[in-house]
Amino acid sequence: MDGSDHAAVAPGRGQPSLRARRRVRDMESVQRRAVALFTTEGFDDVSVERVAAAAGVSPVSIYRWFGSKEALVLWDDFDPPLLEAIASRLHDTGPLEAVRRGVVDELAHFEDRDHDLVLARTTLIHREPALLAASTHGMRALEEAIAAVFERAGLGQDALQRRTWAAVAVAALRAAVDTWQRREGRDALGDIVTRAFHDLEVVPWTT
Amino acid sequence: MDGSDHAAVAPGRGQPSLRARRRVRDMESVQRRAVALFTTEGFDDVSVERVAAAAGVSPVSIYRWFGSKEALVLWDDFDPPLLEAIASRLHDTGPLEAVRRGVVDELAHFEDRDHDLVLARTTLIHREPALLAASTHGMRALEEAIAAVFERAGLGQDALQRRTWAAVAVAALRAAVDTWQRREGRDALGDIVTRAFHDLEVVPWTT
DNA sequence: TTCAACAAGATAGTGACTATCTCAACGGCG
DNA sequence: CGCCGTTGAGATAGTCACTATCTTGTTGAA
Repeated sequence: MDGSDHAAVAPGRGQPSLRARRRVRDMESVQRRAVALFTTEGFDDVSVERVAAAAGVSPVSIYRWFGSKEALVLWDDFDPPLLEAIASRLHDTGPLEAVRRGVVDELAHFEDRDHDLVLARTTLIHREPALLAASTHGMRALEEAIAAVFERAGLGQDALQRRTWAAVAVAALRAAVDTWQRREGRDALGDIVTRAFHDLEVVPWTT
Repeated sequence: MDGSDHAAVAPGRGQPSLRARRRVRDMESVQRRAVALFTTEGFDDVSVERVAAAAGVSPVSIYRWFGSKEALVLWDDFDPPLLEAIASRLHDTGPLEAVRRGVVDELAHFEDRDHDLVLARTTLIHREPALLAASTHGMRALEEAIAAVFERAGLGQDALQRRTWAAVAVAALRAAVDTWQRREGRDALGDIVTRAFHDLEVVPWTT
């Protein structure tokens, strides 16, 4: 649900270079090892050095690639496609509905690609305070990116209004993910997101 | 805008003990020194050891009192009175309006008590990534506390709805504080909060 | 005055993260 | 096919946030 940007994704243009592709594969492999270790032994009780040894890379490489211990779990490629999906829907729907549909669709793709890893990472993030804190920070970045998408689409009267809309959308997304996590995935995440966005519309404003 | 709980506030009952009162005074003094140092030299370039030396306490005491380097800046007593203010308004207003009024009132008290320090802390938080991350985490805690207040008041159909409401309210608050900070306090914070909450009501849902 | 907490200081760690250097691999050139 | 410049990985050593443990001094009650 987060996504440290970093480069490593689009070096040239049309296609990522061979080197970049291999590095992404390596990073995914390291992430799998890390998530497995953190899940069984706890985030604080497994040092980066141990992850590096288990994954067969040097600790320095982990920091070069991920930037932090938390990013070992948080790193993914969710935000960029989500932002594109939102932007492409802003022409024929309202901003909040565009976010909702974009989230639901991208979430489906994302879960399809590697369902178990997504679940393991999400569970871990909600179990470990350090990861929760870092992921919350990632949500703020997503919020700003969404506000920027709104601005590029010419929506909203001023920065405050765009920020508020974006913040509300991300808040609904986060409430949905939290609830999904607490129920241990009994319901489909997409459905919960839709319900959360629906709850936004029936907020009782009555003074 | 955050507030690591810790004890140190209510040891007995009716009145905080003499020891506790003095410790709060000491903490405020240390916080002032820390904020001043971080503001002039940067958060990352001032070690806790230097703060401790400047404040005339041991580094270990700082960790015992505040728990982390970030909490040196984030620590305050904003959340508990805010939660009480919200709870007391839930009987005669809707949940979101209760939060808005509670925030506006408590913010006024808070700024009154020590306006310069509040401004310095807020500026610092928005300038330093590490502090922004930590404060965002504090917002999540506030969100959960507000959802709990809603629940105690018997509001909402389920946990998701209460969480969504709380998340929306905190999102508006955060968008307002961010905007206030970016304008360097040219407008009154309370007014911006009111505008942000108003923006919530006119979100364009149109599919 | 004495004793039982409890809080603060001192000391010695652990581990996340960084700066710097060195070395190996790759890709374009003749 | 071999040469070289660029890039990226490993090794080393250091800084600093944070913690566990022990000791000491201060407070508040008997």
